[in-house]
Amino acid sequence: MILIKDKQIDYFVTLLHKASLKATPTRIAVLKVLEKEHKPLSIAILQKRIGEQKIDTATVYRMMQSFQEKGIVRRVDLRHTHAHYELATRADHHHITCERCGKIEDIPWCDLAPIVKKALCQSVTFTQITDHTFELFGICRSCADEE
Amino acid sequence: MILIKDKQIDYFVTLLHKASLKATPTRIAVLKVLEKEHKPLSIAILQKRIGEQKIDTATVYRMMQSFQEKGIVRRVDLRHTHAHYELATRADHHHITCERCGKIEDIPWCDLAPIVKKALCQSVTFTQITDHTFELFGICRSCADEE
DNA sequence: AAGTAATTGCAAAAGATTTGCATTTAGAGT
DNA sequence: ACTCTAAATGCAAATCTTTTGCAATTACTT
Repeated sequence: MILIKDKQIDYFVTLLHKASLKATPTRIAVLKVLEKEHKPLSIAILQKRIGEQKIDTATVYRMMQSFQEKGIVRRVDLRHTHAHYELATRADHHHITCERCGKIEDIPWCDLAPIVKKALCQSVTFTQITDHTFELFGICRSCADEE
Repeated sequence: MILIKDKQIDYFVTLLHKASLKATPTRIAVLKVLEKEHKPLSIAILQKRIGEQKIDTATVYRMMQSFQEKGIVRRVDLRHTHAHYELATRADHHHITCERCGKIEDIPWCDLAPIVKKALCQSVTFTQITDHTFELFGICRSCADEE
């Protein structure tokens, strides 16, 4: 019997093992969705997108927590009442969210390094900066047209 | 009888009236706390700080919502499980939050205008940007020393 | 192939935020 | 000052988001 290897799955398995996490089917499925959707997803949407193989909500929450600690996902605050998560394998980048319809557009770059550096230099209390958030909010073309 | 006018209260009353909001004692008390604490506060802390005159939680939530709509307060996401609010009368600025102890330091400036502009120019979907968030996270000196 | 610690599902709890409704109150108009 | 009305408040209950305890399952090490 010939086993056809799936490059993507291999990659996820390695990713998980490097992070000292077990490569379970559930986790692979979640990573696949995150990879495919390519944008910040809420826990609820994530759970829906998995499709057939139902995953308990608590499991997804725990997974996002461990993934975040290991740097596999990034938590994004889009001013909704709940958190969003996206794969952290991509380069640092940010988003513009439409205040009306919630549409998200990627900003595929991050020019914040000098600003972060300046903030650290001027800070009295902080010796290191480990992370930052930067999100834009606006009105998208189609929502603007609706008036 | 001589009434000693309170400049601060006068200011808050005007602020509220300009926003077409009634100047109730509750609202004045909340604004006083926000002014005094001078940093982003959670609903729970806000409620505690009011002291004597107890305010219902629902009232504070509704108040923050209307204040935000009128531009009196700004909502800040500090990666806690709940929102924080601060007076928006101050110039645009940001914060560094300690990932260990939650201490907040002000960054009293905002250099993001050119970056926001660049993002809007490059955007395909968005015609205007109305707001942005920028938060830093790090480890403060005293938490770093604890090791 | 067996053993163990990590992972999962389920149920329940805890925490954050919103809503409906009856009551009170600030501020406009008289 | 007095009246009136829409806005604001308190209370209770509902809803939504996230966390936790525990027993059963499973990936991976030896």
